[in-house]
Amino acid sequence: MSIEDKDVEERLSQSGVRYTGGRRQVVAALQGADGPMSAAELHQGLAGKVPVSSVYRTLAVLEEAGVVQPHHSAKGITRYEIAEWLAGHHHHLVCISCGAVEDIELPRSLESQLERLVGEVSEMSAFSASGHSLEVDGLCTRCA
Amino acid sequence: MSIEDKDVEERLSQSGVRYTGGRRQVVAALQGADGPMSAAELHQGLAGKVPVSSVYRTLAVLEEAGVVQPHHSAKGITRYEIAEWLAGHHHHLVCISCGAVEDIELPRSLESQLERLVGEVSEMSAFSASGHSLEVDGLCTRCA
DNA sequence: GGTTATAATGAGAATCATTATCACTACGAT
DNA sequence: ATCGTAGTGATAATGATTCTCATTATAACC
Repeated sequence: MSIEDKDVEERLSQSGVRYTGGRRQVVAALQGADGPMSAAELHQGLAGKVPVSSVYRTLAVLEEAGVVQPHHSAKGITRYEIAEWLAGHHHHLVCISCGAVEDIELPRSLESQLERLVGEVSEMSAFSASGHSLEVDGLCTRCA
Repeated sequence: MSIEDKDVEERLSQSGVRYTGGRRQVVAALQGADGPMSAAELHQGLAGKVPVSSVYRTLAVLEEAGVVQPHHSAKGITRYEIAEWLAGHHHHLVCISCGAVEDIELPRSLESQLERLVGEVSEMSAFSASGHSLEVDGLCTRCA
Protein backbone atom coordinates (compact mmCIF):
# COMPACT_ATOMS: atom_id res chain seq x y z
CA MET A 1 0.00 0.00 0.00
CA SER A 2 1.63 3.20 -1.14
CA ILE A 3 1.67 6.31 0.96
CA GLU A 4 -1.03 8.00 -1.06
CA ASP A 5 -3.36 5.10 -0.54
CA LYS A 6 -3.92 6.14 3.03
CA ASP A 7 -5.14 9.54 1.83
CA VAL A 8 -7.37 7.99 -0.78
CA GLU A 9 -8.90 5.70 1.80
CA GLU A 10 -9.65 8.57 4.12
CA ARG A 11 -11.09 10.75 1.41
CA LEU A 12 -13.38 7.99 0.26
CA SER A 13 -14.61 7.20 3.73
CA GLN A 14 -15.42 10.88 4.15
CA SER A 15 -17.56 10.55 1.03
CA GLY A 16 -19.23 7.55 2.60
CA VAL A 17 -18.03 5.04 0.03
CA ARG A 18 -15.87 1.95 0.45
CA TYR A 19 -12.38 1.50 -0.85
CA THR A 20 -12.93 -1.90 -2.40
CA GLY A 21 -10.62 -4.20 -4.29
CA GLY A 22 -11.69 -3.07 -7.72
CA ARG A 23 -11.34 0.58 -6.77
CA ARG A 24 -7.89 -0.06 -5.36
CA GLN A 25 -6.83 -1.66 -8.61
CA VAL A 26 -8.01 1.30 -10.64
CA VAL A 27 -6.24 3.76 -8.36
CA ALA A 28 -3.06 1.66 -8.47
CA ALA A 29 -3.18 1.55 -12.26
CA LEU A 30 -3.56 5.33 -12.38
CA GLN A 31 -0.66 5.77 -9.97
CA GLY A 32 1.51 3.59 -12.16
CA ALA A 33 0.70 5.46 -15.36
CA ASP A 34 2.71 8.43 -16.52
CA GLY A 35 -0.22 10.29 -17.95
CA PRO A 36 -4.02 10.32 -17.97
CA MET A 37 -5.77 7.02 -18.72
CA SER A 38 -9.11 6.29 -20.34
CA ALA A 39 -11.58 3.74 -19.04
CA ALA A 40 -10.75 1.43 -21.93
CA GLU A 41 -7.01 1.74 -21.31
CA LEU A 42 -7.49 0.97 -17.64
CA HIS A 43 -9.66 -2.00 -18.46
CA GLN A 44 -6.97 -3.27 -20.81
CA GLY A 45 -4.15 -2.63 -18.39
CA LEU A 46 -5.94 -4.55 -15.68
CA ALA A 47 -6.20 -7.53 -18.03
CA GLY A 48 -9.94 -7.62 -17.73
CA LYS A 49 -9.82 -8.22 -14.00
CA VAL A 50 -12.15 -5.26 -13.59
CA PRO A 51 -15.06 -5.25 -16.00
CA VAL A 52 -15.48 -2.19 -18.11
CA SER A 53 -18.75 -1.10 -16.58
CA SER A 54 -17.13 -1.17 -13.16
CA VAL A 55 -14.20 0.87 -14.39
CA TYR A 56 -16.59 3.59 -15.48
CA ARG A 57 -18.50 3.52 -12.25
CA THR A 58 -15.34 3.50 -10.22
CA LEU A 59 -13.98 6.50 -12.10
CA ALA A 60 -17.24 8.35 -11.49
CA VAL A 61 -17.08 7.56 -7.78
CA LEU A 62 -13.43 8.59 -7.56
CA GLU A 63 -14.11 11.81 -9.41
CA GLU A 64 -17.04 12.60 -7.17
CA ALA A 65 -14.81 12.09 -4.15
CA GLY A 66 -12.08 14.26 -5.66
CA VAL A 67 -9.54 11.45 -5.89
CA VAL A 68 -9.18 11.64 -9.65
CA GLN A 69 -9.87 14.34 -12.17
CA PRO A 70 -10.96 14.07 -15.77
CA HIS A 71 -8.98 15.33 -18.69
CA HIS A 72 -10.29 15.91 -22.18
CA SER A 73 -7.62 16.04 -24.79
CA ALA A 74 -8.38 13.40 -27.38
CA LYS A 75 -11.25 13.09 -29.79
CA GLY A 76 -14.14 11.44 -28.05
CA ILE A 77 -12.63 10.01 -24.92
CA THR A 78 -12.17 11.12 -21.34
CA ARG A 79 -8.99 10.25 -19.53
CA TYR A 80 -8.48 10.41 -15.79
CA GLU A 81 -5.54 11.00 -13.54
CA ILE A 82 -4.89 11.12 -9.81
CA ALA A 83 -6.02 14.49 -8.49
CA GLU A 84 -3.46 17.19 -7.97
CA TRP A 85 -3.69 17.27 -4.17
CA LEU A 86 -2.43 13.68 -4.25
CA ALA A 87 -0.14 13.64 -7.26
CA GLY A 88 1.07 17.21 -7.34
CA HIS A 89 0.25 20.04 -9.71
CA HIS A 90 1.46 19.57 -13.24
CA HIS A 91 0.79 20.35 -16.88
CA HIS A 92 0.48 18.44 -20.12
CA LEU A 93 2.41 17.92 -23.29
CA VAL A 94 -0.02 16.77 -25.97
CA CYS A 95 1.34 15.19 -29.13
CA ILE A 96 -0.55 16.52 -32.13
CA SER A 97 0.39 13.44 -34.10
CA CYS A 98 -0.33 10.43 -31.89
CA GLY A 99 -2.46 12.08 -29.22
CA ALA A 100 -0.35 10.87 -26.31
CA VAL A 101 -0.43 13.01 -23.21
CA GLU A 102 2.58 13.34 -20.98
CA ASP A 103 2.67 14.95 -17.57
CA ILE A 104 5.17 17.67 -16.91
CA GLU A 105 5.94 19.42 -13.68
CA LEU A 106 7.17 22.98 -13.97
CA PRO A 107 10.14 24.23 -11.96
CA ARG A 108 8.94 26.39 -9.09
CA SER A 109 9.98 29.61 -10.75
CA LEU A 110 8.03 28.97 -13.92
CA GLU A 111 5.03 27.74 -12.00
CA SER A 112 4.88 30.85 -9.89
CA GLN A 113 5.13 33.02 -13.00
CA LEU A 114 2.23 31.09 -14.44
CA GLU A 115 0.18 31.50 -11.29
CA ARG A 116 0.69 35.22 -11.28
CA LEU A 117 -0.36 35.28 -14.91
CA VAL A 118 -3.51 33.31 -14.18
CA GLY A 119 -4.28 35.68 -11.34
CA GLU A 120 -4.17 38.61 -13.72
CA VAL A 121 -6.35 36.83 -16.23
CA SER A 122 -8.86 36.08 -13.52
CA GLU A 123 -9.01 39.72 -12.51
CA MET A 124 -9.37 41.14 -15.97
CA SER A 125 -12.20 38.77 -16.80
CA ALA A 126 -14.51 38.80 -13.78
CA PHE A 127 -14.07 35.05 -13.70
CA SER A 128 -13.31 33.45 -10.37
CA ALA A 129 -10.49 31.10 -11.22
CA SER A 130 -10.01 27.97 -9.17
CA GLY A 131 -7.40 26.21 -11.23
CA HIS A 132 -5.45 26.27 -14.42
CA SER A 133 -3.76 23.99 -16.87
CA LEU A 134 -1.19 24.76 -19.48
CA GLU A 135 -1.34 22.55 -22.49
CA VAL A 136 1.66 22.52 -24.77
CA ASP A 137 0.98 21.04 -28.18
CA GLY A 138 3.71 19.62 -30.34
CA LEU A 139 5.44 16.45 -31.41
CA CYS A 140 6.54 13.86 -28.91
CA THR A 141 9.98 12.31 -29.28
CA ARG A 142 8.54 9.25 -30.94
CA CYS A 143 6.65 11.21 -33.59
CA ALA A 144 9.22 13.95 -34.18
CA MET B 1 -19.06 38.73 -46.78
CA SER B 2 -16.75 39.50 -43.95
CA ILE B 3 -13.08 40.14 -44.46
CA GLU B 4 -12.08 36.73 -43.17
CA ASP B 5 -14.34 35.01 -45.66
CA LYS B 6 -11.97 35.86 -48.45
CA ASP B 7 -9.18 34.03 -46.63
CA VAL B 8 -11.38 31.05 -45.95
CA GLU B 9 -12.35 30.86 -49.58
CA GLU B 10 -8.76 30.91 -50.69
CA ARG B 11 -7.66 28.33 -48.17
CA LEU B 12 -10.43 25.98 -49.21
CA SER B 13 -9.70 26.31 -52.88
CA GLN B 14 -6.08 25.48 -52.13
CA SER B 15 -7.38 22.31 -50.52
CA GLY B 16 -9.37 21.63 -53.64
CA VAL B 17 -12.78 21.86 -52.02
CA ARG B 18 -15.65 24.20 -52.70
CA TYR B 19 -16.92 26.90 -50.42
CA THR B 20 -20.58 26.00 -50.65
CA GLY B 21 -23.64 27.51 -49.04
CA GLY B 22 -23.77 25.09 -46.16
CA ARG B 23 -20.10 25.55 -45.43
CA ARG B 24 -20.48 29.31 -45.48
CA GLN B 25 -23.29 29.08 -42.97
CA VAL B 26 -21.24 26.98 -40.59
CA VAL B 27 -18.27 29.34 -40.85
CA ALA B 28 -20.55 32.34 -40.29
CA ALA B 29 -22.07 30.73 -37.23
CA LEU B 30 -18.62 30.05 -35.83
CA GLN B 31 -17.58 33.63 -36.52
CA GLY B 32 -20.62 34.90 -34.68
CA ALA B 33 -20.07 32.73 -31.61
CA ASP B 34 -18.02 33.92 -28.68
CA GLY B 35 -16.54 30.53 -27.93
CA PRO B 36 -16.11 27.08 -29.41
CA MET B 37 -19.26 25.39 -30.74
CA SER B 38 -20.23 21.75 -31.00
CA ALA B 39 -21.85 20.19 -34.03
CA ALA B 40 -25.15 19.98 -32.18
CA GLU B 41 -24.98 23.61 -31.10
CA LEU B 42 -24.25 24.71 -34.64
CA HIS B 43 -27.10 22.63 -35.98
CA GLN B 44 -29.40 24.23 -33.42
CA GLY B 45 -28.14 27.72 -34.10
CA LEU B 46 -28.73 27.32 -37.79
CA ALA B 47 -32.34 26.39 -37.09
CA GLY B 48 -32.00 23.08 -38.87
CA LYS B 49 -31.11 24.74 -42.15
CA VAL B 50 -28.01 22.56 -42.27
CA PRO B 51 -28.65 18.92 -41.41
CA VAL B 52 -26.60 17.47 -38.64
CA SER B 53 -24.71 15.02 -40.81
CA SER B 54 -23.61 17.88 -43.05
CA VAL B 55 -22.48 19.90 -40.07
CA TYR B 56 -20.19 17.07 -39.05
CA ARG B 57 -18.84 16.59 -42.53
CA THR B 58 -18.36 20.31 -42.98
CA LEU B 59 -16.45 20.56 -39.72
CA ALA B 60 -14.21 17.70 -40.83
CA VAL B 61 -13.53 19.42 -44.14
CA LEU B 62 -12.85 22.75 -42.47
CA GLU B 63 -10.54 21.15 -39.95
CA GLU B 64 -8.66 19.33 -42.69
CA ALA B 65 -8.19 22.63 -44.49
CA GLY B 66 -7.04 24.35 -41.32
CA VAL B 67 -9.95 26.77 -41.21
CA VAL B 68 -11.24 25.58 -37.86
CA GLN B 69 -9.65 23.76 -34.99
CA PRO B 70 -11.16 21.32 -32.53
CA HIS B 71 -11.29 21.88 -28.83
CA HIS B 72 -11.93 19.25 -26.20
CA SER B 73 -13.07 20.63 -22.91
CA ALA B 74 -16.41 19.06 -22.11
CA LYS B 75 -17.36 15.50 -21.37
CA GLY B 76 -17.96 13.66 -24.60
CA ILE B 77 -18.21 16.41 -27.16
CA THR B 78 -15.86 18.20 -29.50
CA ARG B 79 -16.28 21.90 -30.09
CA TYR B 80 -14.76 23.84 -32.95
CA GLU B 81 -13.67 27.37 -33.44
CA ILE B 82 -12.19 29.46 -36.22
CA ALA B 83 -8.48 28.72 -36.46
CA GLU B 84 -6.05 31.08 -34.82
CA TRP B 85 -4.49 32.37 -38.04
CA LEU B 86 -7.96 33.75 -38.87
CA ALA B 87 -9.37 34.65 -35.49
CA GLY B 88 -6.24 35.47 -33.53
CA HIS B 89 -4.52 33.62 -30.74
CA HIS B 90 -6.47 33.33 -27.53
CA HIS B 91 -7.08 31.22 -24.45
CA HIS B 92 -10.07 29.77 -22.67
CA LEU B 93 -12.00 30.24 -19.50
CA VAL B 94 -13.81 27.01 -18.70
CA CYS B 95 -16.65 27.04 -16.20
CA ILE B 96 -16.37 24.02 -13.93
CA SER B 97 -20.07 24.23 -13.16
CA CYS B 98 -21.89 24.67 -16.46
CA GLY B 99 -19.09 23.73 -18.86
CA ALA B 100 -19.31 26.92 -20.90
CA VAL B 101 -16.14 27.98 -22.65
CA GLU B 102 -15.30 31.60 -23.16
CA ASP B 103 -12.52 32.99 -25.30
CA ILE B 104 -10.07 35.37 -23.79
CA GLU B 105 -7.28 37.27 -25.43
CA LEU B 106 -4.29 38.07 -23.28
CA PRO B 107 -2.70 41.50 -23.28
CA ARG B 108 0.52 41.46 -25.23
CA SER B 109 2.68 41.56 -22.14
CA LEU B 110 1.07 38.53 -20.56
CA GLU B 111 1.06 36.64 -23.83
CA SER B 112 4.75 37.19 -24.35
CA GLN B 113 5.48 36.04 -20.82
CA LEU B 114 3.49 32.92 -21.54
CA GLU B 115 5.34 32.31 -24.78
CA ARG B 116 8.68 32.57 -23.08
CA LEU B 117 7.42 30.13 -20.48
CA VAL B 118 6.29 27.66 -23.10
CA GLY B 119 9.66 27.99 -24.79
CA GLU B 120 11.40 26.96 -21.58
CA VAL B 121 9.04 24.05 -21.09
CA SER B 122 9.72 22.92 -24.61
CA GLU B 123 13.47 22.98 -24.02
CA MET B 124 13.43 21.16 -20.73
CA SER B 125 11.27 18.38 -22.12
CA ALA B 126 12.76 17.47 -25.49
CA PHE B 127 9.34 18.12 -26.91
CA SER B 128 9.10 20.25 -30.02
CA ALA B 129 6.29 22.62 -29.19
CA SER B 130 4.17 24.05 -31.97
CA GLY B 131 1.45 25.70 -29.97
CA HIS B 132 0.02 26.17 -26.53
CA SER B 133 -3.21 26.85 -24.78
CA LEU B 134 -3.84 28.10 -21.31
CA GLU B 135 -7.03 26.87 -19.76
CA VAL B 136 -8.28 28.69 -16.72
CA ASP B 137 -10.89 26.76 -14.76
CA GLY B 138 -13.35 28.44 -12.48
CA LEU B 139 -16.87 29.77 -12.18
CA CYS B 140 -18.39 31.95 -14.85
CA THR B 141 -20.33 35.02 -13.81
CA ARG B 142 -23.62 33.20 -14.24
CA CYS B 143 -22.63 30.27 -12.01
CA ALA B 144 -20.66 32.22 -9.39
C1' DG C 1 -21.22 -16.60 14.40
C1' DG C 2 -25.48 -15.48 11.92
C1' DT C 3 -28.69 -12.05 10.12
C1' DT C 4 -29.85 -8.11 7.83
C1' DA C 5 -29.65 -3.65 5.54
C1' DT C 6 -27.09 -1.40 2.32
C1' DA C 7 -23.21 -0.69 -0.92
C1' DA C 8 -20.90 -2.64 -4.77
C1' DT C 9 -20.53 -5.55 -8.70
C1' DG C 10 -21.13 -7.54 -13.41
C1' DA C 11 -23.49 -8.34 -17.65
C1' DG C 12 -26.01 -6.46 -20.86
C1' DA C 13 -29.29 -2.93 -22.66
C1' DA C 14 -29.87 1.86 -23.68
C1' DT C 15 -28.10 6.43 -24.97
C1' DC C 16 -25.45 10.03 -27.03
C1' DA C 17 -21.98 11.90 -30.09
C1' DT C 18 -19.86 10.84 -34.12
C1' DT C 19 -18.79 8.41 -38.53
C1' DA C 20 -19.84 5.71 -42.59
C1' DT C 21 -22.87 4.56 -46.36
C1' DC C 22 -25.33 5.42 -50.44
C1' DA C 23 -28.54 7.22 -53.50
C1' DC C 24 -29.26 11.65 -55.23
C1' DT C 25 -28.19 16.59 -56.52
C1' DA C 26 -25.37 20.61 -57.97
C1' DC C 27 -21.47 22.49 -60.08
C1' DG C 28 -17.72 23.20 -63.35
C1' DA C 29 -15.25 21.80 -67.31
C1' DT C 30 -15.61 20.17 -71.84
C1' DA D 1 -26.17 20.19 -73.16
C1' DT D 2 -23.69 16.57 -70.90
C1' DC D 3 -20.51 14.26 -68.23
C1' DG D 4 -17.62 13.58 -64.26
C1' DT D 5 -16.78 14.69 -59.82
C1' DA D 6 -17.79 17.05 -55.37
C1' DG D 7 -21.35 17.81 -52.14
C1' DT D 8 -25.65 16.73 -49.74
C1' DG D 9 -29.13 14.50 -46.77
C1' DA D 10 -31.29 10.67 -44.66
C1' DT D 11 -30.31 6.87 -42.26
C1' DA D 12 -27.59 2.93 -40.54
C1' DA D 13 -23.52 1.69 -37.99
C1' DT D 14 -20.03 2.48 -34.51
C1' DG D 15 -17.75 3.61 -30.23
C1' DA D 16 -17.67 5.62 -25.73
C1' DT D 17 -20.30 6.08 -21.87
C1' DT D 18 -24.31 5.55 -18.79
C1' DC D 19 -28.20 2.99 -16.99
C1' DT D 20 -30.64 -1.02 -15.16
C1' DC D 21 -31.26 -4.76 -12.42
C1' DA D 22 -30.40 -9.08 -10.50
C1' DT D 23 -26.69 -10.91 -7.74
C1' DT D 24 -22.84 -10.59 -4.40
C1' DA D 25 -20.02 -8.66 -0.72
C1' DT D 26 -19.55 -5.85 3.37
C1' DA D 27 -20.28 -3.67 7.86
C1' DA D 28 -23.16 -3.14 11.79
C1' DC D 29 -25.99 -5.29 14.91
C1' DC D 30 -27.95 -9.04 17.57
